[in-house]
Amino acid sequence: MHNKLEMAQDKFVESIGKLASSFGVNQFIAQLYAVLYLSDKPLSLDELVERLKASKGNISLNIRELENWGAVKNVWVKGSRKDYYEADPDVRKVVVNKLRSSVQKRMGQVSNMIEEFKELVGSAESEMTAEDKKTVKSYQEKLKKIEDMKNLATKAMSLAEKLF
Amino acid sequence: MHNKLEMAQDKFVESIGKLASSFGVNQFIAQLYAVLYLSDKPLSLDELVERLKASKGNISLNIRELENWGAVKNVWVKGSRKDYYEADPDVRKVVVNKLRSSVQKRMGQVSNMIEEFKELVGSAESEMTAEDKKTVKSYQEKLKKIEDMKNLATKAMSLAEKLF
DNA sequence: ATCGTTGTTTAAAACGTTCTAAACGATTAT
DNA sequence: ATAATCGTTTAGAACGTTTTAAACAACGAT
Repeated sequence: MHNKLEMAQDKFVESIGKLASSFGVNQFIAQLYAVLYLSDKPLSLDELVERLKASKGNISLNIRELENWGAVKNVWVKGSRKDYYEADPDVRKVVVNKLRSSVQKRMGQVSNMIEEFKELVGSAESEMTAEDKKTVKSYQEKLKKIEDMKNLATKAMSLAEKLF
Repeated sequence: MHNKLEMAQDKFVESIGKLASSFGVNQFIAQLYAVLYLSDKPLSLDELVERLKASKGNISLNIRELENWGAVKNVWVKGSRKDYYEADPDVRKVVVNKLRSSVQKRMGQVSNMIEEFKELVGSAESEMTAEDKKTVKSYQEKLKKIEDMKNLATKAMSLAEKLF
């Protein structure tokens, strides 16, 4: 391959990695996807080892993660008994899917936290001083705001899905 | 303070930390904000050391980061020469601000990458084989998609700001 | 002037995460 | 059957990030 093309590709892969990383997504996984995305043909594990200069184990592990995300699939190449991998060409879909599942998961955790919080302060109400009760009131108001935000985030997410 | 209230508070703080962390935001900074957010009065560095069981230096460093984000401000407490800190009570604003600046920064980096990419493949065009030229064409199409996504993300961000 | 209080800086330690190398198991070719 | 080819697993190494402890600087009180 032409040298400058390879440089351009590397820039792309590097940049996608950094972008993902800054949003809490594993840098290497993103790079792996980027390489497959740019490639005009499916790549084998060996080829990925070569292009990314990473260990077989590392690639194997993270390719499976990408498969779980639905971002990459295993394709059959006639005449070879190697596994070949192909990126889903619809980047938007991949990103939105990941974003949605991530947001859903986190919002679920926020819900749990809110429940636990309510239980804890509720169960203690009887043994409280007046001062404590004031604190509880203030906590509840603040928690309500968080809950509102959670609902808004969920709504925004489904809006985004239609928009994208 | 009542024991169960403290437990509830800790649950909250822990949860906010995890939430932030999973979106690439420093866990401790988020926890720091959470403690200040729940508090009905400004807290001093010493009090934060006590509540979070962390070192003075750590708190000092990360409080300044929160100040930079505009999420926390230094307030004067009559009769004390300590610094006291107060969380901006508008969580939405804080979150959206952070999100916006983060997205802006990253989208800027994507723009830079796209420019570099274009330059590299452009400058090499003359010395290319037919095969290379085909590759370039495919790269350019894929890059175009990324660019579209970048623009959409930027637009979505400003939409979100109005929505929130 | 000296001491005590307060916040900041920094070098090194601690920590969690990611990566690798090597062993392994499974499968196919000879 | 044996050897070669592949992908997976895993224990430990490597790495970057975060945290700490201690020294420090700034400031006010005595």
